[in-house]
Amino acid sequence: MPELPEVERARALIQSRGLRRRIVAVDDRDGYVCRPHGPGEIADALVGRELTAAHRRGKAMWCEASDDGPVLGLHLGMSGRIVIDGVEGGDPKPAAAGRGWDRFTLDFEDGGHLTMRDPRRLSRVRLEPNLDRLGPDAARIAAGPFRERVGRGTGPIKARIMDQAVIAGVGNLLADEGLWRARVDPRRAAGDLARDELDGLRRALRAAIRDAIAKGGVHTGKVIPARRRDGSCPRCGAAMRRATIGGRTTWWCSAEQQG
DNA sequence: AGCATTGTTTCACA
DNA sequence: TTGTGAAACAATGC
Repeated sequence: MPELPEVERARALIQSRGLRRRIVAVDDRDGYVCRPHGPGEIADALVGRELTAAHRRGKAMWCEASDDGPVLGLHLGMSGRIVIDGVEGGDPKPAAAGRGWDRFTLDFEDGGHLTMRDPRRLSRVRLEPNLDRLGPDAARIAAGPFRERVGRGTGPIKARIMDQAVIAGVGNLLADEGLWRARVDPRRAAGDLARDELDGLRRALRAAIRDAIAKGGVHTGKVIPARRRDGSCPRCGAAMRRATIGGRTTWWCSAEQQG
């Protein structure tokens, strides 16, 4: 269930358990997850090397490796998780294993493994991933750049913060959570938000991200359980409203988030 | 059976 | 240029 917090947990897992282990074999046979690389191409680039660092911007992750070869890009997509030696990153709920959901695997010399486990196969593994179209990370962007990038345009604010080229890392659930915390109507035009509203939204998003990383993922958010029919606002009890905004199902408080 | 789904990319179109 | 909506991708769960 990867948005920025899950990806950060996966990155931390790789950093703590996946580095400095010699890669002796690579299973890159899933041509969809590894596209456009051909079978064996990623293996040839990685065998004999060791991962030396794990980085993240938004929902994109990449690993440096020893001996000056290409960088390994990992994107969890809609349902991907990183598993190392049976330990999962990203989500506290253990994924059902051993159902043929392991789409990409590094075998280490010490007998351990790093695996991309993904039921739906929308995750991606790439050499030298292109990150040019990714905006600043949503967890790290400063107030000034946030106001400048987010507070413009005629489209709805929710679509704006989910645009990975504007800021990187906010997905559908995190967007609803942040807008709810900031008491901002998701339908409002991004360019209409006042300076203090933009500052408040930035703080709300950062707090939501921080909490989600600590608790285990975006689904631990305060308003997430209210995103259902007959749901009510956890703060004021008013009915939650639902609509499609920015192409995604959106829920917000009918009383606190309007105008 | 039918609908929805946490992500990304592409395309037609206004 | 900016934005929108839909479709496609693959597969699962309710």
